Amino acid sequence: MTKTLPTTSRSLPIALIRAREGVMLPIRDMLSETGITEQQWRVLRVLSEFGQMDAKTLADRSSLLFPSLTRIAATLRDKGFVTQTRDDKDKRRQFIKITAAGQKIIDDRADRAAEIVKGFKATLGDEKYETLLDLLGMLDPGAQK
Amino acid sequence: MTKTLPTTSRSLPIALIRAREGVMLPIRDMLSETGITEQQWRVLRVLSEFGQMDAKTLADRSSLLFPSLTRIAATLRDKGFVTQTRDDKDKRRQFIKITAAGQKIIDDRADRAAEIVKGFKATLGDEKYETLLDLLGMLDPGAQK
DNA sequence: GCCATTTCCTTAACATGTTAATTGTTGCGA
DNA sequence: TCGCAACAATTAACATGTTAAGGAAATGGC
Repeated sequence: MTKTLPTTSRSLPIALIRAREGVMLPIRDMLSETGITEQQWRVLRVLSEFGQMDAKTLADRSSLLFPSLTRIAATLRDKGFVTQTRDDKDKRRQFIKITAAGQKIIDDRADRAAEIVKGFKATLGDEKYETLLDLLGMLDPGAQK
Repeated sequence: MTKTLPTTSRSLPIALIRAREGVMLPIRDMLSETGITEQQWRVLRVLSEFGQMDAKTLADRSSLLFPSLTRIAATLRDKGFVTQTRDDKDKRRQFIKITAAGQKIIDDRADRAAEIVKGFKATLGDEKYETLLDLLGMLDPGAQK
């Protein structure tokens, strides 16, 4: 017998896109005044949380493909939010570090960002919110299930 | 007191990205041989499910922004997978319809696509799979919560 | 009928996603 | 040490995401 595709309304890829759309709306709204994008924000967040690291690690932790990171790092460098330095031991490698100006971008908006997160927790309820994160984690190819 | 941002590993936007990455991996793999992209596949899926419709409705149902749809429709038309016709009653409007060649793209891969879906249900378990879709639906800005 | 507004669609400009090719370095085994 | 595979990063090419502006057609109030 022939297998049937799920209706698009119950399609996992589409549901993921739409949910992401909903989640990003207030975040993009918050970022609009800064002139930085959602991905640039993510890179700064990771650098702020973990400190200086090489580009490959940064790409992984930011969930960005390497070519994207190359461009984003260049943009952030031009804006003065990160610095790039070559590793003397291994000249292929590059270290990226957040600057004070970059850190300020994060700090000035940490409260508002936390409020946005709080809003989503309120929408779903704390328990469902955690359940959702767990279920999403199971689909993450990087997190050995 | 100062609010704290969640660690990036428990960030909802990042979790959504990574989950989507995991879900799309086998799908992109399936589509690689067709020369059509994931979004083009989505448009064909919607047209196949609902039949001919105007561009605005198609964009909504495909979860695509209008400018993206304009380009994608042009690409699919050039490939012979859809036809575009103006509405005589309202010359602003445009109807888009899947062709036999376009339908064949879907039909030839429906089984494999269904297998992929089955794989994710198996990963999560049927119950958690449905729970996930419900939770994602709650974040969908288009679905009045 | 006239005009401002709205609606549907297109185009533009820039950033990112995605895959592949390329460059410069390192490390390793013959 | 030579040669080559592996690695880090960049660049290129094309498609999409996102916002804004623009054009053409319909609509509604007057």
